[in-house]
Amino acid sequence: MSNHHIGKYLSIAHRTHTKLIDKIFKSKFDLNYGQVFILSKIYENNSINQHKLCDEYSLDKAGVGRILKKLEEKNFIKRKSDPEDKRSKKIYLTKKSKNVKAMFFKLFDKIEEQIKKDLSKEEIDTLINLLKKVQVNLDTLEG
Amino acid sequence: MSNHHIGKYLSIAHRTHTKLIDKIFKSKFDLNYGQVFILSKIYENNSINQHKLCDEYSLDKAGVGRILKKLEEKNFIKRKSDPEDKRSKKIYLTKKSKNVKAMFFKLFDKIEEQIKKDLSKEEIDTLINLLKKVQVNLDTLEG
DNA sequence: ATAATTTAGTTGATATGTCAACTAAATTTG
DNA sequence: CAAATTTAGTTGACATATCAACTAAATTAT
Repeated sequence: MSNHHIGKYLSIAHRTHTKLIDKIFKSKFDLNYGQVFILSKIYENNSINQHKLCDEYSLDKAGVGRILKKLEEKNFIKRKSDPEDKRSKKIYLTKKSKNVKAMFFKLFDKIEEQIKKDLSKEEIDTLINLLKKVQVNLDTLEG
Repeated sequence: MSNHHIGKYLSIAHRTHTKLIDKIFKSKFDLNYGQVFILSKIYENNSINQHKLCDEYSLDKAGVGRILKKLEEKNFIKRKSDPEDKRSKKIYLTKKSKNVKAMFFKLFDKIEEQIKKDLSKEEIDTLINLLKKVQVNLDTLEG
């Protein structure tokens, strides 16, 4: 089996995950995959700025900027220019997002539990380590 | 570490892979990630039809249809209505794509080798099995 | 046989994700 | 200190991915 294409399974697992989050969070919060992940990080780290979010998820700044714009339109966050570095924008939770935090993580953790349902702790660590290895391998191939 | 979010690593690894394929295949073939995966399957399975491709990668038929349209515009494939089932379209390689097949797989396999660079056969099997498990877990959660 | 349902594929709408070009602010360098 | 470079973020262009609504053909049920 080791001649199979890892990329294929990576892609399918990722999209299955995306679709489930989209489906579950759409009805309760009108949020989709990218918005959910970004918001979860802001919950953990109030007043984070945009480029830190890009680093966190290896995401392009243009995409992150647009997701934040959506989150702002939906009134989950506010962005304010950082007085100490006027290039930078800091991101803050709103009353609305603070109010739904517990419910948000209830769903978020439920999905994460489901992913890991029949995996042992060792398997989870193995999976994450192998995914990290794959990522490093890909990062080090010169095009 | 087992309290970490698998989804995050899944997403990062997937996008790192996507970006690398985009970069490498753009210059030599003017193909991107989705086109590369779809074309690789058509190489393996000349005269496949669209819904089989959707099944293969768990992709939405709309997306697959548009990728095939691109591949047809770029003259890598042709689509013909199946006389035995006029709803279905069968996909065929063109002279152009047949000519570049060896070169295509040289690159394709190079990337796959790179993904697996420092993984043992056991680790590769483990990774694929864990990714499949994760996918099944996600598929079985009702929204 | 005809009506109802399912299947294969397309199109429109909307969001993500990337790249490139851009603005503006901060930092480095000479 | 002034010029050059880097950094943070935005915008436009373009392809993917999904969903929903649609057409047309095939299948099934009555």
